[in-house]
Amino acid sequence: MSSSTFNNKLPNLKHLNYLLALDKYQHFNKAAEACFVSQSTLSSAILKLEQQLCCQLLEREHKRFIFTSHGKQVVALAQKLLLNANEFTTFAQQQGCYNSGSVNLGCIPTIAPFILTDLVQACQKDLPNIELYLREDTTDNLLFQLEQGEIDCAIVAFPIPKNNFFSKKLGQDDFYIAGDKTLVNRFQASLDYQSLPEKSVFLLNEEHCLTEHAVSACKLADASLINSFSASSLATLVQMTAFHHGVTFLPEMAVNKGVGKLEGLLIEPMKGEVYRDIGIVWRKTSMREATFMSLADVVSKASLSQ
Amino acid sequence: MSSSTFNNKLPNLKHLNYLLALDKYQHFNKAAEACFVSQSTLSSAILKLEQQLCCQLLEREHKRFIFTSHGKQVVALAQKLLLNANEFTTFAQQQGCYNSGSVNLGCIPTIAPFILTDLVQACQKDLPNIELYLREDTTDNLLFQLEQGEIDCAIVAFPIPKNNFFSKKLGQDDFYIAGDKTLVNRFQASLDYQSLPEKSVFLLNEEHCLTEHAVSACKLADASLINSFSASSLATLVQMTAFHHGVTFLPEMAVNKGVGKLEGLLIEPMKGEVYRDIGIVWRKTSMREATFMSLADVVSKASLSQ
DNA sequence: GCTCTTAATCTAAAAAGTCGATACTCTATG
DNA sequence: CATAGAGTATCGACTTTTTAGATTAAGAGC
Repeated sequence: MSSSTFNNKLPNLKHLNYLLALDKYQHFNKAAEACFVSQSTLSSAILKLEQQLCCQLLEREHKRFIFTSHGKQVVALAQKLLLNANEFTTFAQQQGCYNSGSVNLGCIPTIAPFILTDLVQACQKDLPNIELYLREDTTDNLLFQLEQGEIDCAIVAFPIPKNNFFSKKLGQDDFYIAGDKTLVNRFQASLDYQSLPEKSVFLLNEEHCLTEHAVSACKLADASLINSFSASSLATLVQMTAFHHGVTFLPEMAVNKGVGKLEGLLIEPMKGEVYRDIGIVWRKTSMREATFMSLADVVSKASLSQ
Repeated sequence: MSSSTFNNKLPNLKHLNYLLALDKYQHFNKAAEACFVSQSTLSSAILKLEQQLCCQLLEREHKRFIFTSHGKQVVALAQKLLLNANEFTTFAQQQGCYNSGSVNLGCIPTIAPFILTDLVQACQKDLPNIELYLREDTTDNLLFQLEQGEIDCAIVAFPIPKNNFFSKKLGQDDFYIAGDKTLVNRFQASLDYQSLPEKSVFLLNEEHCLTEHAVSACKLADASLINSFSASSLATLVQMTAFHHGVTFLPEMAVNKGVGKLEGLLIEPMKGEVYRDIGIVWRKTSMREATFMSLADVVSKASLSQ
């Protein structure tokens, strides 16, 4: 049923409240007093209701009145309706508060598995009034969803392809080189990609921003080194790298969570300033910056080195 | 929770409708058109809602807007609320119609068992839009409940002790004499109560108006004839009358339904104009006279001789 | 730069809601 | 039988809310 099919005369909820008071006190003056309005106001409100609803709620006898049986049923329904309305306003208002309400948080797949458990726990502890809903997707998809309002904010790796958002850096995620012991040692000694065989560098497929960031941060210029196989998850990537005796780049948060702990796989921090930035983004038009900042704090403390 | 605890700002339901339209069309002009109001009206209504609910429903960007995630939740709740409100008005309005709505009908115990089955069936057939609720009680109690609005009308035997009601005669219910064959025959031959032994007349207890009406209609003046045992139901009365070889008076509607068909009990119509009037009463202030008249017709046709 | 689209804003008018005073009528009381 | 008291309806003035129409402002597309 569409909204336009509601063609009934909708009653004024305030007036329904008057009706309930009248039912409760069975007395116009007392009911009016309880509603902080004058008796005439309450009287005409009831008349108005009867007129709008085209029904008789009271039987009047100049000095006394009684509710019709229909009136009583209407009162009962009005009670339900007002309870519902009250829940509605309570819900709507609660959300206005600082650090409360639901937050739809997006996160890219090369971050999500390594921070979300900690984040959820820390959030329950530090931001108990926030209901966190999580969604994992690629940066591009997340930014699109963010624009559409399908999510409220997203944790991504910088830089991001669009800049029509506000963002805050959460921390720095250093890259590690992981792979065949010989190859890794050779590279670490020389810091020269020419020490690696052709097609020995394994990466995630291109929809993952980690690939681009790793290539860029690690200054991997020679495309011929990159193996055409591209994994769609870090777990697969590590497996394939080990199996084919190649090398790959892993972010610290993955290494910390044990990704890459595999027979015959050597993991070493990249030398020099080789990292990706992790940050949170939200729409410029959002009014919940303060809440997102709190969330950012929680993430930083729980999962990231500064 | 009392009505006065609803101190939240209650939203204007019409404005919630505008909000739903905006959600549906995602466009102020189209939504306004669908609501048959101007764009400025819809725009300011949404602003007003946000202000009243102290929350942000939309994120605006001068030419476009999106719903906040909170706004979406509010829309969902508003939808529920409006559905509820619509049910409310639909219910309230339906009742205004002629021959529809619920009718709380009272009936005295010396009538109820003999007409209600027929009445309910006839009502379902002839007045299908009336929801009939039945209550059995004594005349005094019914009239009190009628005054209080706990019932809408009542079927009683005339005369009644109060006359501040409107009423309509439904029919005439002749009295029968029932009892020990010898006593009944002796009385019918002489029409003289002196033909009956002392304490041989059994009656219902005094809260039943049948007692008074029978005594009055049958012109039973001599109290010494009346047995001090008084039954509280016609079934008991008949049993006791038979057991003690006495006599009693039964209304025709009871006789027709087989009350008094008992071994050794003779039932004969009283001679002369000996009857009680059956009628329906309602408050003078009630506006549903037409409906009660229809109900009266149904009762008359279904159960009573004119 | 120009036009088109779209939502917000401003102003005036209409509608709805409210109050205080008063009218009306029933009940109680002497 | 008159009178006072109580309780609800009604009236007119006033306030608040809602509305429409014109205008403004800010992108988007050409």
